[in-house]
Amino acid sequence: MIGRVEDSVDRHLVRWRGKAPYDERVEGVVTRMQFLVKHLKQFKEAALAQVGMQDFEFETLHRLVAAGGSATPSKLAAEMLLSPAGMTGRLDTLERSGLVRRVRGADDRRRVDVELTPKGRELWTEAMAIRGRVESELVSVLDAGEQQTLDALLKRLLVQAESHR
Amino acid sequence: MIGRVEDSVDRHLVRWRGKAPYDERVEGVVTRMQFLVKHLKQFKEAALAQVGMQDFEFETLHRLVAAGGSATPSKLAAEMLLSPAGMTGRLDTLERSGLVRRVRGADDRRRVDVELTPKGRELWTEAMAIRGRVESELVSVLDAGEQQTLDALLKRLLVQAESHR
DNA sequence: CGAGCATATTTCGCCAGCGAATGTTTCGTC
DNA sequence: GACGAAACATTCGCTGGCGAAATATGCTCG
Repeated sequence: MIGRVEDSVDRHLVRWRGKAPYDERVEGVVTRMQFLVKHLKQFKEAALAQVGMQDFEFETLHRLVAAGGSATPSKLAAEMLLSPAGMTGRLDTLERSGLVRRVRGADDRRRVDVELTPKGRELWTEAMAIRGRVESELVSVLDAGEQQTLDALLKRLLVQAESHR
Repeated sequence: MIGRVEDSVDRHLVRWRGKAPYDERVEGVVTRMQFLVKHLKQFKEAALAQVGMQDFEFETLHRLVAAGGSATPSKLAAEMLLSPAGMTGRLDTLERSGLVRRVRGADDRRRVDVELTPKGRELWTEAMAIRGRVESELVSVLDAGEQQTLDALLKRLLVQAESHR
């Protein structure tokens, strides 16, 4: 390893040296991403509890705001890599909390439009600051140039992943 | 953006330009990691279905092999960022499938030793090749140097995340 | 030596998400 | 213009994971 500092994945990898036909670099990259995502999820959940919201609720509101305040469930589901059934569940809880409203499409009555309520937008704004703080705290250990490098590399992987479907 | 190729996160980000007080780079990094992990999970689940195994079963066996063939549930849970209760559930299904065996610790009878069965080791070996192939296919769009750069950056983030606890 | 405190695991009730099946509405085609 | 196929959302049954409480064992100290 390069530096003297170790993370849990280093400790995991050294146990494997020579034990299996096995690309250490690939394992490292994959495992670290998995752990980072899991840690982020836990940090954000703890932070968002301050405003009585759950991570998945915020993410859904967030996508909805990005879409201009309204979108169809299937579109949201696809964007968030979620099954349609899962999205129905999310929307149920959001609607029950009054953060979101469902409206049958006037033109095509198979569709449903999901709209952000004023209360939903308000809570999203609050949560926005919280989430930004948590994510920044993590990513800011890298300087601007390093962040850009990291982002570019991740993007190339994601392009590959998304082309595979 | 640097290249002309776009991924879904690019498309997401451009909608946000100027709309919120919001670090685009941080959002990019975080969202791409989340999506990559989710994609990986889906790819691996599809691939592992060939040997009738689920992703979480493989990961558990994997950690168990790394630990030398046996470990305690709480140790495994901690290593995998899982709650003790969750680990009990995993071990239940693994034991039911005969891939793993639980043995009460002889010295300290509060403890349980989880041991890999021969069948478990055999199936792990099979799955190993499959998983390696899927992960490599993704990560190999980067050359060796790029992989190393990526790994080093991820590691610095993970060190930060793990120190936060 | 026994009462309480600590440790390790499991049980219990709950929740989010998935795949498959269902009910509607719309479209394409003959 | 009617009928089969496709598009959308939802319901249903199931599963993995979580937090809190329960259980069982070990340790410590008066």
